[in-house]
Amino acid sequence: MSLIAPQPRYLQLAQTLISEIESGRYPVGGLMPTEFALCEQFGASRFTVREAIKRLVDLGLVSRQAGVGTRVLSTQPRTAYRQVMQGIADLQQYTAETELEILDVEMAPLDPEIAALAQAPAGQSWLHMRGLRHREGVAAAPLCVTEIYIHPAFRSVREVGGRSAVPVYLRLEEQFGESVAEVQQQIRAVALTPEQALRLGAEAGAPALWICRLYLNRRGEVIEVAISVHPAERFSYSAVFRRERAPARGPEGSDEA
Amino acid sequence: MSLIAPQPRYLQLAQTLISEIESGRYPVGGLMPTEFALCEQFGASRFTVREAIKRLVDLGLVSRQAGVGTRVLSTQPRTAYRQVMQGIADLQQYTAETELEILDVEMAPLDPEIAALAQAPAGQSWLHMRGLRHREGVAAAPLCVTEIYIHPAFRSVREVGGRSAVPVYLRLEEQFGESVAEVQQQIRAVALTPEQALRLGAEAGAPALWICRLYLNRRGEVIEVAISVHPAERFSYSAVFRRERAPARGPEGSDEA
DNA sequence: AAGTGGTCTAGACCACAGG
DNA sequence: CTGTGGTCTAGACCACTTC
Repeated sequence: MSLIAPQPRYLQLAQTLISEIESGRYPVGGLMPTEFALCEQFGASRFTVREAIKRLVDLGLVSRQAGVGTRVLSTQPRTAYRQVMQGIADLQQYTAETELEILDVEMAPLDPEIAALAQAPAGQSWLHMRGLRHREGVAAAPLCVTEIYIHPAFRSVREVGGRSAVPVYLRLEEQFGESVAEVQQQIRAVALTPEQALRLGAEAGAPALWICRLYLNRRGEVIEVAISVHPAERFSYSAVFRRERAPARGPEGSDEA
Repeated sequence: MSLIAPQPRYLQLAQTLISEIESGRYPVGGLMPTEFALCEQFGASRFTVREAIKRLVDLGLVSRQAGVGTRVLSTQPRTAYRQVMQGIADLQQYTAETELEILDVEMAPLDPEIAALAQAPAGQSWLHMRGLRHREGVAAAPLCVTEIYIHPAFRSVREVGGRSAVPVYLRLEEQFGESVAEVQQQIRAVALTPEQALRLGAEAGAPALWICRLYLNRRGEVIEVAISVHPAERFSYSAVFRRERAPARGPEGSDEA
C-alpha cells in the first residue's frame, strides 16, 4: 500500500483507537466497543485487535475485565517517565565501591522520631546499628554516618559486624526470605550535629544531605529503616528519568553499543 | 487437573523456562531452543510458547531477533524497582499547589558553572529567569528561590512574567513542539548565601536542598536548566520505589480505590 | 442464558539473517 | 536457500459478569 510505513496492522489499529479516545469519541469511564465489534469494524482477526488493545493498556488508556469489557481510563496517554535504574542498589549509587563499617550493634527502644518514620509503636525495641561508610578500603574521611534500624523479627541477622560491602536489606532477603517489595526514600537538608561532625571529620553546623530509606515487605510493613547523613561536598544524589514510549518491538533502537 | 493453581499454560511454561535458565541449562550468551522446538517439547501451540517467551523478555532474561533466535541475556531476572510516578510533574512534587513568581527575565551569558551543567559553551547567552516559588496565592515566606536557564533557541518563549502554576518546560513543549525526552536531576546540600537568605526570609548559612534539573530533548541537548534552593525545613524530597513484577494480567490488584 | 475478555490451537505468509 | 522470529487468520473452549 504505502512505501514509507508498512507498520503492522495492530499498530495502525492501535493508533486509530488512540486518536479516537483522544478525540473523546469514547468517553472516559465508558466502555469501548467489544473485541468482536472491532474485528468487524476493521476487518481484522481477534488476534490483531487484541494486540492493538494491548498497546492501549500499556499506555494506561484503558483497562480490561473479562465479562465486562474495555473501559476508558484516560483521554491522554500518561506520559510515563521512568527512572533509569537496575535495582535498589542504584538508590545507594555507590554500594559496589564503598563499605559500611559498623561501629556498634544493640537492641534499643526506638526514639519517637524514628518510631514515627517506621510506623511502629514508640519504645518498641529494634536492632540498632551505627556505622560509617567509606570508600573501598580507603582510610580517608568517611562518606557518611549511617543509622540502621531493623525490625525485631529479624534481630538475629548475622554477619553485621565489621566492614562489609553487602547492603543490610540483602542480608534480610537471604537469611529470612523476606523480600523487599517497596522502598520509600526521603531526602532533606540538615546541619551536622557536633557528634556527627566529630565522626565525619567535618564542621558542626555544616549543611548535609539527610537520606532516609524505609524498606517495606509485601504486607507494607517496615522491616528496615536506614538513615544516612552526608556532608555536602562528599555526596550528591543523582537520578535520570527518560520518557517511556510503548516498548519498541520492531528492529529500532539497538541496546547493544 | 489441580484444584489449587490452574495457571494458564503459558505461565507454567514460562516458569519452567525461567528455572532452566537459572539452572544454567541454557548458557548466558547462547541461544534458547527455537519456538518450533519448544512447541514440540511441550506439546503446545506456537501462540502459547510465544506468550511464555514474552514473559522472559519482560523479565530481561532473553532477547529475540528475527532470523537469529532467542538469546539468553542473564541467569537472574532483573529485580526491577520502579519509581511510582505519573510524569515529570511528580519530580516537582507540588506544581499543582504552588506558583512560580518570576522576578526578572533577561538574556545573559552563562556562568562557567552553569555552562558546565548545561554542557554549553561558557559565555553563551541563555534566557535567564529568577523567581520565587510560593504556596498557591499565599503571601507567606516562599518555598524556594529558583533560577531557570533556557536555551537561546527558545528565548522567545512567551508568558513567563508574573505568577504562574505552569512549569516552564511545558511552555517549551507547547510553543515550540520541543518535547522533553529526558530529565537529569541532582540533589545536594548547600548553605544559604546571604542573598538567598534575604529573599527567602531565612538565615544565611542555614542548610538547604539544592535541586538541579536538566531537561533534554530527543537529541540529548540541554534545553532548560532549573535550579531550586529550598531551606531545610520548608521542603523534603520523597520518592517511592516498588518492585516490578511481570505485569499482572489476571484480576489481581485493583487500581480503582 | 448471553456476552465479555482470557486462553489456546493449527494453520499461514512475511522480512530478515545465516550459510 | 533454509530457518528464525514477527505478523495474522479463523476458528475454539473457558471463566467470569450481568441480566
